[in-house]
Amino acid sequence: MTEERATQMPAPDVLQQKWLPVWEKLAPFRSGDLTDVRPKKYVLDMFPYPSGDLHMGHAEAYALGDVLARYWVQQGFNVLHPIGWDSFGLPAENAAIKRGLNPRSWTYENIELQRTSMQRYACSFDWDRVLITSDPEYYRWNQWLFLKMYEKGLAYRKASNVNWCNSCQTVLANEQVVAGLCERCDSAVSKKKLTQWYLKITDYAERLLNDMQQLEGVWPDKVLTMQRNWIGRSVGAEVKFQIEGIDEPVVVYTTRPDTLFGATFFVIAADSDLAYELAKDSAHFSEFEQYLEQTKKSTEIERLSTDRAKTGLSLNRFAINPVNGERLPIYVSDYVLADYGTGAIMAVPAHDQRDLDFAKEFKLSVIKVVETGEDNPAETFVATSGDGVLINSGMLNGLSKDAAIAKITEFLFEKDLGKAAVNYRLRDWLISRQRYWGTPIPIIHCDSCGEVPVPENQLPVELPDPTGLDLTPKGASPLGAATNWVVTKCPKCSAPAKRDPDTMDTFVDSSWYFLRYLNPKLDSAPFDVKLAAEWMPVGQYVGGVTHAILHLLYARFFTKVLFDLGFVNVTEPFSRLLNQGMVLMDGAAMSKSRGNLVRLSEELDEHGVDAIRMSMVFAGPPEDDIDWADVSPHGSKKFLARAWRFSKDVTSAVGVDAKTGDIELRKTTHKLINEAQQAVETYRFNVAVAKAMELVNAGRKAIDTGAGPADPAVRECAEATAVLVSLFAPYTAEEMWENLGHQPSVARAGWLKVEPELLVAESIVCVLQISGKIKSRIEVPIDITDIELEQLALSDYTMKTALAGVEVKKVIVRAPKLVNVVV
RNA sequence: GCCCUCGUAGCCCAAUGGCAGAGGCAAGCGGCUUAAACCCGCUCCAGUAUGGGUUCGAGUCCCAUCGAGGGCACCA
Repeated sequence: MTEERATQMPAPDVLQQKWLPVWEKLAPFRSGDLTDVRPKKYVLDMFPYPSGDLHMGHAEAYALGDVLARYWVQQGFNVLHPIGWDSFGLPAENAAIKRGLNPRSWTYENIELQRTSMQRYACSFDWDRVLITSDPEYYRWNQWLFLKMYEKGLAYRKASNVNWCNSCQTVLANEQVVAGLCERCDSAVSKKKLTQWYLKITDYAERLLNDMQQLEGVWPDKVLTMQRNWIGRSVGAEVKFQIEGIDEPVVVYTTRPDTLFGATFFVIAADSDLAYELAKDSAHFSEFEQYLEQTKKSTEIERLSTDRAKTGLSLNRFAINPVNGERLPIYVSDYVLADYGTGAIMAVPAHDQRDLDFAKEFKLSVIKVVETGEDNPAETFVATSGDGVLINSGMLNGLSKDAAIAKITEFLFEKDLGKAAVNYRLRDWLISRQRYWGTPIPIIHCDSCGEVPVPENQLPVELPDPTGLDLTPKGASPLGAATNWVVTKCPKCSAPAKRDPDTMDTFVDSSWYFLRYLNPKLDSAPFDVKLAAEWMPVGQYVGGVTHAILHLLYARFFTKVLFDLGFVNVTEPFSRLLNQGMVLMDGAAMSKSRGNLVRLSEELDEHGVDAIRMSMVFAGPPEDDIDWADVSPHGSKKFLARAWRFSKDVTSAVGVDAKTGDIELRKTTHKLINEAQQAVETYRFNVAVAKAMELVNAGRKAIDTGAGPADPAVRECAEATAVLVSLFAPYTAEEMWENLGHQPSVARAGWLKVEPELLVAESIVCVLQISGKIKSRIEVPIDITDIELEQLALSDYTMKTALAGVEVKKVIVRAPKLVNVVV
């Protein structure tokens, strides 16, 4: 009984008590030593929201990030692998309101909880670099960067119809509206005309698009596609239309200038300024106002539903088609968007389904100008959008679509009636929020001076104590009620003035945090420009695909702005991106209400950190979702115990020369380590784990029935295994390393240097085929020539018999692996 | 509706166009044990969703169909 115990791996809680203090003391992942000569590599995990303790999703993400971080350390790199907390934002604030607590204390308690869990989970973070975005030392620099953008005209305020979440009582960025619903609370989003702060991301649309070429192949295609869709570049033309009774022409944007002769009416977005101007003096003004009211009230969901009949209102006014002088009746409608293009369109019902739907509703004429060979849209009410021959189009008749676009664009330009134009779906980024728990916008509103930036030396503008403030969402920022805080002096004229009461979208915080990690305590600048030059770009970013658009687009935008400001010398922040999948249970996302929640802490208590980490990594490719029902932590545990016993059974002394060991085992070890290396570098971590299992199997066999426990090759195999295992199971690996007589930590032991000469076998089994069917196998030297191999193959007994009397058409030889005789 | 990805053993998953199995789970048999669990050893299991095509040779490349997942969808 006691004997058995001695050969058992210690229990998980014993391992924790033993190793956590050792790791804290040795800090194997400290990366800030200026004299460190190792080459640098920046591995970054997306930082968490402190909304409670870590859950299964965190466990997977951090296990995967750790494989990469620990791997590169073993390969001799100085790896920067930091962690922090994205601690501002609505979840924290809502939770705080619900529990009647200060968002601050609630947030920081959760941070401590998560920090402890991460340490227990053996995350290889550099704990010297922790940052917390709700610290004034951090958000001060949000404000500083905001002011830099303000100086450049990249931060500005405008009145516009914005997305409004009635439940969160705040505005939302376009990116936070998903299918017409609020990303956070899933309630319907409506429009509200408000004056808000924006960042001019549209100035960077072209660069955000073009620079994706650098990311091709190193970011998941899926993410690149989503970003391209989001930016939504389109090419077309702007066309000037005169409106009867108005001097200034109205410009419309179209991607189909070739169909200009087919325009039969004209539509203006109901909520645009132009619509108001035109309706103002008309007899239809009250109807217009009614329609406008209705438009604004309708939620995004209703507006987007495609099966809804088109609505609108005739203004009884006319636009003149510049190419043929036709009078086009002007309508207002909500199917035209005020903030895309110019908010007005020429309607070509024959070749645009939306226009056709509207024409059908209002009995407007349909003129076909592109003959595509399909049925007439005027009869079928199915618009044709493909290529064809232009008809009914004057000078364009007979041309193809592309030729017509080129010709008409040139014509319009020459006559000063329009020009080629590019448009983007991307809108400017709305960053002001009417909530407390965020970065105050560093602007002071003065009656005589207007918007005045807070002077740099007065930063940070700290959040006031929330005691006594009503944080419940009311549609206006709670900060507005903090009189002592709001009322201040104008920095310019010293007159009484008011602080801007809004706070910033938390995506501002996460748009540059990767730079702050380089020196999170720096108090003279947001980040150290010199360190940025050394460490950037992030070599490996790991996080969920949920941030495919929002966070990654914003971070790319900020990086380009910082590049333009001369603060960084890279234009893209993240050179490689890995999106991990989700952890599911029985095919569905885990949730308490669904009753399929698996608690991380319970799993860790039951199976230990190592078994859980290994299960996460081994379950499948990292991008795939893991179904916890398919995962066997018990299996992982068994393997780890086996690996541990392997290390325990090695009897040779530390430092024996592996070269004197069993050559076959050495070959196996080097081959497997080489394969594991390839697997890790191509994100096939599950395969790398399988290689570790093979190593243990090989080692076990060598000890029991082969070279024996004292053979130096067995030690080499065990040590290489310990290092490989350290990527997935740090505690077990540390024990193995100790069993093998080494000082901690195995984390810095170093990857086995693969000897190329051990990778090449002297002989190999060659497959002999007849017409693609395997007939025989022969063992041949690795360096056999094609000619030699062919002769050998044809003289093989089985082959000879099989080929007797048949005509050989061709012999394919792929030395040394295969010969195929075609008959 | 449009675009992308993926269908391999009972299950999770491997396989530079060249022997379908690396590894694991589950199952079965044997050993250890008073017994059970643990542990150790061995074994079983698919011709790769379907139908065509390219090739000396296809899980891998191409086309179509079916199925699953994801993205986009009044952006003129």
